Parts: sequence; C-alpha cells; structure tokens
Amino acid sequence: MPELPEVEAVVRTLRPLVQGRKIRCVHVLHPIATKPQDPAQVARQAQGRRIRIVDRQGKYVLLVLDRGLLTMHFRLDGQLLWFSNGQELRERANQGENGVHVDVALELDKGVLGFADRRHFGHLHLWKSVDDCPGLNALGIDALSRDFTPHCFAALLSASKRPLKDFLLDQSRVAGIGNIYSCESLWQARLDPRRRANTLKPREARRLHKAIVSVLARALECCLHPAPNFRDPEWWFEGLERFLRAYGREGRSCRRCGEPIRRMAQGGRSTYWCRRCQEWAHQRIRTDRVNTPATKKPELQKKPDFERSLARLEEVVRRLESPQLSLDDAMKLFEEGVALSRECQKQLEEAEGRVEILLKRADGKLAAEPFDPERETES
DNA sequence: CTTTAGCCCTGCAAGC
DNA sequence: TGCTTGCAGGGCTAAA
Repeated sequence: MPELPEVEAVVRTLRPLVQGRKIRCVHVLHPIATKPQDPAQVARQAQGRRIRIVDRQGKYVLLVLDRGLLTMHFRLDGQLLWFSNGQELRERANQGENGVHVDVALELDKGVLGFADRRHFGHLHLWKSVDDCPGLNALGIDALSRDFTPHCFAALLSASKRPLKDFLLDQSRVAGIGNIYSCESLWQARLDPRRRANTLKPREARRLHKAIVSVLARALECCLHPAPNFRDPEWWFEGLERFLRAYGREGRSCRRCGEPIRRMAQGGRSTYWCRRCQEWAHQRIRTDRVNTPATKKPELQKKPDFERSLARLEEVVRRLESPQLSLDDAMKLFEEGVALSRECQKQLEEAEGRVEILLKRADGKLAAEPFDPERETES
C-alpha cells in the first residue's frame, strides 16, 4: 500500500540509479501490466530512449524520457526490482518456485529495472507527453509540494461537502494521501472522519493541514531509514507499525486517550479512528468546558519519537562499526548520528524543563492553568 | 458540475 | 484435510 511517502522514498532511491541512463530494451513479461496499452508498442517506443528525469506526482512515479514519458503506479503492492544485468533477470524472473515475479523489465545501459505487482493492480504506461496521461492531469495539488499551503487547503475544504475521510482520499483535490495517512492525519488532528469538509472552522482546517504535513514528513523519514532496497524482493518499509497511531489498530488502545481504536466502513474502505478523541459530539462538549484537565502528560506523546530517535542512533552506531563501509557512507552515517544525538539531547532538556515548571507551580499558585499537550498540534 | 457504485486482480482467512 | 467463498485495497470509469 505505497502512498506518497513510500513513493517519494522509492523515487529518491531510484533517481541516482537510473537518471541519465539509456533504455536498451523493454521486456513486457506480463502484458496485463501495460493494459490497455499495447505491450509491443510500449516496448518499441521506450526502446533507445534516455531517462532524463525521475520524478513523482501524487502516487505516480514518472520517468521523463528524451521523447515521451513512462508512468508507474504501485496501487496496493507494486514494487521495483533491480538486477545487475539481463542475465540475472533471465535467471531470476518468473522462474517457478524460487523465481521473482516481474511484470515489466527495463534493460538499461547499466542494470535492469523491474516493475512487479503480483496482483496486477499496478500499471506501467507510456505517454507522448504529460498531457496525454489522464491520471496525471486529474491530480490535485501534491501534498508534499510548497503550494500545499494552509490557505489553499482551507479553500479546497470549503468547496466540498464530502466527509473528511473521502475528501482526503480524493486525488483530484489533494494528491498523494491514501487510506493509511488519511486515518493518521485525522487522528492527529483529532477530527471526525465523518464530518463534512466544508464544516471545518478555520483553526480546524489549519490543524488538519499541519497534521497532514507532519504525518507525511515523519512517514517519509521512516521510509528513508532504512532506504528502499530494490535488490531484495522481500524488502518492505520497516518500522511503520511503530509509527501508526490509528491505522490497523482496531481494538487496541488509542495512544492519546486509551479508548479502543474503532474501524468503520467509509466509501467502501476501512477508517480507523478513536471515538473519544475524534468524535465531533465529544469535541463540542469538551470545548464548551473551560478548564478540562489534560489527561495525559506531554512526555507520553514525546516518548515514542524519542525512543525512535534513540533506536535509530543505536543502529547508526552499530553500522559505523561495520568494516565494509565506504568512507562516503560512513560520513553520511556520522552526520546523521550527530543530528540524532542533538535531537535526543534537546528532547531530554525539554522534558527536564517541563518538570521544572511543574515543580514551581506546585510551590506557587494552585490555580495555575494546566499545561495542554494538545496545544502542540494546533495554531 | 459533484458524488457514488462497481470493477479490476490476487492472496489470504474464514467457513463449510 | 481440502474446497469454496468473501474480503481487502487505490483509482478509473460509468452512471446517478
């Protein structure tokens, strides 16, 4: 289920591998992958072309050729594979039990890029230009682009009566958000997935925008460490389960309030959400009360991020000790390690600062307003 | 114009 | 045990 962060991580890993390379030959091993385009025609037109740019729009991967354009969409579980050469491809691709499933292979002047999707939901297409690809033309504003501002997002919201969940999944409005990250963003913003988009108040729209941007950015970081590995067909994005707060957590307790996460059908898809944090009726009652005491301390919210940083730091240190590490890779790891170390230090200091404030308050005025951890996700 | 239902396809889980 | 059935998933297309 690659969504925008996964596709972005794939594109960033793919770029240095294929950008500037020439397509020697195209093997369409499963013609269904180019449907409804004629596989022979796709192969003929891509052959001999050079890959100028590797890009992403929404969940589409774009290989801009010196003439024409290749698009790939992974849908549910499409993936990319890398083979050293044509011989390795022939030995490993679709060879019975221990073979690797490959739908289309682009044999380059160095290496072979494979596109694979066992379920054949994913597609690879060839177009004369961007304008000829209906899927690309229909895309709305990319959720990772600079143009995705709180202002423009609010305008889009106010133009739709659809439930928030359906709205977020609509690629023609905001491109790149799928089922996982729509659930995560709505959980983070504490908004009811059933609420109609145009009923959000300006501050709620800003909160949702901020949640989307932050959820996608954190997911992208997660997808880049470790980076996608096209050489291993079994490889998949790791650590996402630890990252998820709502999606796929039916029955398990909400990380914010402890209420069991629920699952409901919306537009034929599963929506995971917390009834206590996200239900509109509850929120109205809560905002009516003036001084609702915060139920959870901020340390609890920070903890998973801190632990993740620390775990990653340990991993970086472990890798630095590996003997077969190139100087270049070692420098990159070292830099990442220093940044992580600073981040962890900062979080520790912040936590200490909070403890101090609490102690002073205990000594001083009793009526001091409680620290609201939820304010962190607002404004 | 907007919104919705059905379809594509395979792997896996549940039910018989 | 082995079979059938049903469901999940993203996005396109046709219909409402």
